Amino acid sequence: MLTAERHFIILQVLKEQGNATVHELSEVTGASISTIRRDLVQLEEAEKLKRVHGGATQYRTKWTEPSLNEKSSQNLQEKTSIASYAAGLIEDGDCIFLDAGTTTQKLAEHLSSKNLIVVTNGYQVVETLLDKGITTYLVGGKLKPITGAMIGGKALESIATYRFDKSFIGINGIHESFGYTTADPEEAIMKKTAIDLSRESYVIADHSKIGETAFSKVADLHECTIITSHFTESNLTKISEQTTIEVVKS
Amino acid sequence: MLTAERHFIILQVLKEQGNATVHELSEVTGASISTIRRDLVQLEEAEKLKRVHGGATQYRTKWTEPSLNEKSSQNLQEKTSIASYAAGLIEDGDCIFLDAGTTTQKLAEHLSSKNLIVVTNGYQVVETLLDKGITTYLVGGKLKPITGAMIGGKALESIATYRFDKSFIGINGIHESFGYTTADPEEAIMKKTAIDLSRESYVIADHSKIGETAFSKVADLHECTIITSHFTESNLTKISEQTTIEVVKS
DNA sequence: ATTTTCATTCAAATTAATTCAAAATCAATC
DNA sequence: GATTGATTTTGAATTAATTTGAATGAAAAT
Repeated sequence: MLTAERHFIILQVLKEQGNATVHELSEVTGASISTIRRDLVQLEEAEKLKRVHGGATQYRTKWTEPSLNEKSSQNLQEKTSIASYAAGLIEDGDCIFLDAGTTTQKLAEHLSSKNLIVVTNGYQVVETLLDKGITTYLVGGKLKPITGAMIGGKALESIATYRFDKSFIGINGIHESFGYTTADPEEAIMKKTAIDLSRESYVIADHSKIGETAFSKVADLHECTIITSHFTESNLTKISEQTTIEVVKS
Repeated sequence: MLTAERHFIILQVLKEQGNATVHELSEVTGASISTIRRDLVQLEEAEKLKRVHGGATQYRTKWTEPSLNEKSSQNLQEKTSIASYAAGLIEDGDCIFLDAGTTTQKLAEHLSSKNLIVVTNGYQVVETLLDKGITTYLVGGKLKPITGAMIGGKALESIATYRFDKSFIGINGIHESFGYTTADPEEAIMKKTAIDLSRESYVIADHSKIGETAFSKVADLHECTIITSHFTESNLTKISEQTTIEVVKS
């Protein structure tokens, strides 16, 4: 077996399981313990994985690291099913906008590599998209430190040069009278611009955002279709008078 | 069997499997081991495949990706010391451009969080910069899958809206008469544009790039200062007639 | 304290580069 | 069309380099 082949298998296993013991890898590849160790040394030098006592783990970046909130498996499953549903709306040949954020990152993972053009303002989703071989454009501009979203005047100029078939927007609050809201005013403008540039716009948000409001108004309810999971009847009726809601069962 | 025919079969096998051993290829083609080796040497020179110990792999795919082991630890250390030196050139209040690439990524790691504005076209360096709390702007545009660099018309428009005090460019070849060269024409234009927009430009490259040439011309030698590590006298004299060279001891 | 894992070393095995003679291909002439 | 000599290609043999797996004692985990 070629060295490159072993390295590939090792990384493959890590991608699937997140970690692996030296013995596991030895069995999977058929190579000896010594050889696996040498491979791990090389791959660590190339910064492809992190070596730990007994084996190796994935090199986790800040963005791939699941936050405490995400780790709550209920919330995660909810996001995943919402993302999966949203991905189903995308058709071959579409040109779509993907907002920055964890929910949209999940959506990126569910995209099949169709004939697709994706424009995004969140650099975290980029890696996922490139892995899938999807044509990706990144909006330029100033980077907001915490979320890694592109904001500011340059970003607005940059996004204005595109037109989208569909846009998928993450949001912090959905309220019957205050509409869609988010924390950062600069992000809000970006989201609003993306919505205006789109033929169809979808807001994706888990049920906890329903009825909430945040600091900055993004748009009125009727401007987007809401994709969310199970929520209470009382909320549903008031909001559904103003726009379409797609409820995903999680 | 014709040589061209063997070459075709070899590439065919690689396309199907991603990699192949010398013995495999010998069996498939019916040629001797020696002949296959000679074929592989030729095909590697033509950049049709990548030779590895025991056989060969495809150039682009994920097989070769882990074998970024071209970046052996020695090379890595060299890059680190070059990056460290380059970081020392940056002054408080500077507005700098950081090219995409592994060397510039190392440079990002060595930046101290001064009062600094960084513009980059490589999305991999972004995370490092944000971690350090450095104000970061990302050039917009189409993402090149393999390197993760921003390229294309949008990227050029985007970068043209900035002006830099200093730019740091990664390069594949530095040659006394062909100047600075890199593999991808679209990346070459980006690099050239960044150089033109800068008050001072620095090319950072380890010694292996000296005397080499790649497909696309970026700029003439005199347009940038070269930052590199130890290299032979003969190369030094011819190139140093045309531009400044900063030699870093690794 | 015991077991597991790690780094280092070393010999065996595999693979690569080099050299050389035979075979094949080619060119020009008879 | 065959013959000869030059050139190229090929396969085998030799030597050099690399990779591999096991063995050892040190370090770490239980």
